[in-house]
Amino acid sequence: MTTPRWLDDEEREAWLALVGVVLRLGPALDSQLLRDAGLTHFDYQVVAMLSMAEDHTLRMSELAAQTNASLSRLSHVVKKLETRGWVRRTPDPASRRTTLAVLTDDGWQAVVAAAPQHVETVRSLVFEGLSREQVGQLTAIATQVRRNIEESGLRTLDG
Amino acid sequence: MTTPRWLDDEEREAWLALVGVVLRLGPALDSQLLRDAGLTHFDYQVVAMLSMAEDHTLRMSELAAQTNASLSRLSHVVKKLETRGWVRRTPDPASRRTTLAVLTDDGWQAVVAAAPQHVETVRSLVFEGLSREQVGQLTAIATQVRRNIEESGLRTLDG
DNA sequence: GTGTTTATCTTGAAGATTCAAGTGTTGAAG
DNA sequence: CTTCAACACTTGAATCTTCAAGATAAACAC
Repeated sequence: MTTPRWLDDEEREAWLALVGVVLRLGPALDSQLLRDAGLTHFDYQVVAMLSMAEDHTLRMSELAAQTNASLSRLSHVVKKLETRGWVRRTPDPASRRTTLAVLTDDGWQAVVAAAPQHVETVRSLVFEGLSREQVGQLTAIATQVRRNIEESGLRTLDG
Repeated sequence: MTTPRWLDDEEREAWLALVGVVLRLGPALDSQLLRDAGLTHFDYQVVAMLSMAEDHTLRMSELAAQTNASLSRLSHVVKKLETRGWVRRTPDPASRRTTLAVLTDDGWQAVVAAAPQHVETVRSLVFEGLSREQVGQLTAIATQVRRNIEESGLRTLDG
């Protein structure tokens, strides 16, 4: 291993701030959603993505990609949501090796009920105090970091 | 509940990009550290914070704050690291209700061994492709978001 | 065609995190 | 100097996530 270039002061400051956000944002979102709607942020993402999809339906692998999750994680959570009656799985008529996840009416009602408070929470946790310019900067930075992660070859999804 | 202000296109784009980073960065860091050093990113943070502290020692509550963790989470993880011989807990002579966590020599060796690759990983996952200007923007944005989370009153640490 | 690899998904066990409750300790109120 | 509340943890059970393995199904090699 070659000698690493250590982070300089500015990089370290940015890194610590980012880690703080990464470790605190998830729990904060979970906390609000569990309290007000009985679902985790990841549960919410699953049903929200389905609610925006054509026919409220997505292939499992597509849903995993859109929710930034491993197929394994998604499979377990969809099973849970299925027992709750919010999602239903059916074989894909187009291909026998893919499975479709479909949002039920109850699932749709759950998203509709949870969305307003969740959006307010996102607004107050993330966008409060940020200028319009900073919103654009955030998009550019986060998009670049996401690309870096994807190109790194480190596991971020599959298991 | 008042009618929420939905996110506009720019906000939604920033939000999706940020969620992608939040959900993928942790697993990517864990992946590299587990492969190369046998510890999770959170394990690493614990020993790294201790390694930078005076006498390699911190009170549990202080360590929890610095690692963005609940006391409960920290307590479980320190117990694990203790069985591995990297950390040791001792009563605080200054106050009978606080506990000190101390990094052992083995723990120090583990940090020193893991740090170079970890820093390279952080560099390639986060800073690669970001301009100097963007590093400063990231600090400002992440710091503001962290403040928002702390002021929200939603649980992000304790359990 | 047959065998091999790749893709999609599921499962169960192991490990990690949270949640709720419990143990002492300290400080504050009266 | 009691009582009561707040603080600093710890613990065990429930839940969530990952990891490794396995089940089909399609694609590919020959």
